[in-house]
Amino acid sequence: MKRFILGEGMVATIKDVAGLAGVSLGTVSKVINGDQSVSDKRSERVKVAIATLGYSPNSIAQNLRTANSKTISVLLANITNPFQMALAKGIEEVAVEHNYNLAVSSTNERVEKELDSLEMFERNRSDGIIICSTGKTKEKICSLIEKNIPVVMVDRFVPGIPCDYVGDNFPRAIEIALQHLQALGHNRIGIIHGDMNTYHGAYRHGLVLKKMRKLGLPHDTNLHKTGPYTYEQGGNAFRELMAMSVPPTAVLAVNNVLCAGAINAANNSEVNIPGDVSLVLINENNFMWDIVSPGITMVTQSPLTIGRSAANIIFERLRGKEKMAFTNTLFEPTLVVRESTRIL
Amino acid sequence: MKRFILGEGMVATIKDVAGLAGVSLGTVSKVINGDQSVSDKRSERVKVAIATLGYSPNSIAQNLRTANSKTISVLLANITNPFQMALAKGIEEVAVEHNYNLAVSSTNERVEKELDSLEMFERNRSDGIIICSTGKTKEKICSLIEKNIPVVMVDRFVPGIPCDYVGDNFPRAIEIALQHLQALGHNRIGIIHGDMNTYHGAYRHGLVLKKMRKLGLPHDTNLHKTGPYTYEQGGNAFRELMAMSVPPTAVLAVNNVLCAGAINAANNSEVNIPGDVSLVLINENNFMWDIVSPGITMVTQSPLTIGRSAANIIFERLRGKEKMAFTNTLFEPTLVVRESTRIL
DNA sequence: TTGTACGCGTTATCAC
DNA sequence: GTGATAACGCGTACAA
Repeated sequence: MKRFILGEGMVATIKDVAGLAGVSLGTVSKVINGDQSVSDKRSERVKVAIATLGYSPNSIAQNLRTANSKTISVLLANITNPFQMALAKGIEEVAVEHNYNLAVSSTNERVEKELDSLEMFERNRSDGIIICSTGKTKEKICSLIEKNIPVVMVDRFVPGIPCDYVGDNFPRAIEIALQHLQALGHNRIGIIHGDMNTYHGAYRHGLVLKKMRKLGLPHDTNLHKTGPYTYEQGGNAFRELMAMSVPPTAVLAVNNVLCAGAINAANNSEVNIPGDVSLVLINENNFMWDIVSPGITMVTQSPLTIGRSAANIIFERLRGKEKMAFTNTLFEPTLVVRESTRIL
Repeated sequence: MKRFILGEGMVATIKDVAGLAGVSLGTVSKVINGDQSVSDKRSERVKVAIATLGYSPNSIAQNLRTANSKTISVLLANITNPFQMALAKGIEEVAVEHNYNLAVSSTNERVEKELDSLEMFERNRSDGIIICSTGKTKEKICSLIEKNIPVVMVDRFVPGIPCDYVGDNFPRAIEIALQHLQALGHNRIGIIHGDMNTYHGAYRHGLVLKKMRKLGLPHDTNLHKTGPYTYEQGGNAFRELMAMSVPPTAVLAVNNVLCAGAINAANNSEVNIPGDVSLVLINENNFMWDIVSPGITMVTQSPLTIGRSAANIIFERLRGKEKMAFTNTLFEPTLVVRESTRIL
């Protein structure tokens, strides 16, 4: 059925422009894709037809034909967290450079949600996948990798997955934080950990214990508070710590939201930071931390850079089919001293 | 070419599972889509084949066939802004409910970028598009609408576009903020506006002027500072205001980033909030504002709710083909008084 | 209940 | 330089 006039709500196809321009289908395809082997005259006719029809190439058909989706998908823990947003931002920047689409999902730390999203990404034939994982979908991730989908894990390291990883040097960040406190004379350090139900929560928990041992810091189980990555939990943990018969003289928070909760708890109590207790945070140093009071000493992370780096790796793998060895990129943390930590 | 064994890196198609299961292509398709008219025996065989092959339906092909993409696309101004991310979060929540994908792009207030993204969305055959626009791509947006793509504009109102809109009652928010200050005795109110190069920046600027007139507040052009939506600009504007021979006694910031810049400028100067000047912010009241000091009085916005609502509208339009009238959903702002405003 | 065949909108390989 | 034509992977009438 030839149609030179489009019906209501009909969307033009390549056939329509071919018909209108009076050329063949292949010719239209060529001018769309900038193939030089089309005479100027015909090329012009095609362009006019495209314009008058308001034709827009159907990526879906293109993708089916060319067997790629021109989209890279990213699975975050929680879009709403500034750290995670920065990750997404970095990824988006380079995706755009390559004229790629960006698909975003978030897990909210739920394994089923993560599985669903990963399966969605697979069905969509995402050209690349960037994952900030709960750490409990190893099988699924490995199966994606086996299908030759470039996967880059970010922020949270999960062992046993054969793929690229980009993140902060978190062990080093912990060390810097603890050393800073130790140098100020603090020995009794409370830790506001993350969620032990996530792999990386447990992993970082172990990391802290290790570093504390290494630095010769005394160990007291009660000084380690764990729980979900929520504002409320941050407050609860802080209150519990300060309610101890012998409270810590310093506290380390491993995450922005937890730390915010702790600060709020302090502000709403008699506890003064840093008068009664010092506080250190490991997180991205974005401008919001300039205006919280007291100014929080932090060991900085680099989510924006991580995002960019991860995306770049995806595109490298997409370009060069040659199997390069899996990379492990770690960005070095920096200590930013503000008012929340002081000498004991 | 029949192949019952997949080559390295090959990905199974519906044909492969049909071959392995010894059934026809159509049968496989049916079990995938949950069609009941398949005998249990064959259905089982197919499922086994799917499992052993690790088959995953190709959404691209499905989408081509069914003429929908199962993705809704969202165009934000800046992924990094918490307000905007809350929008995305709300949208994502309902997209997930419907088993839809979410594609995200950001303009960074650049018109060309917005056009590119919108064209990408069109080529992708996005089932629905949610836009927080610079306001300068009206033609493009209208052309999308003419092609029967459900479009919802969020946050920033742009007149003359026949589509649904969801946002805050910003005029009312301005009024609440100004009335609050006026009630405290403030007449000389400085305004830190947004970017006059964006449509909504100019729009809101006009809105403020109108409300000030309505409330009988004196008009002084020098009290209105405009510029890009950046932290630096917020600081600059604040400093300029406070450097006036007769500085304002109160300041209204129309955006979180600008406000943060202003607070930082104050903290780094002799100017005390609220001692020397009161400060009000119009924005989402997320937890970070609990811990900035001084506590900032704000008129709240509801980006999360806006996002959810916008997405729901998209799906309504997707379901019911019947042309319902375009909706205009406004969420009412609330005044949250903190320490940054005080009686003159 | 099951299988066949066609078409979705493209790209790519051919002959011409 | 140009135009048929066969795929790409799938859904779905239709026939069997």
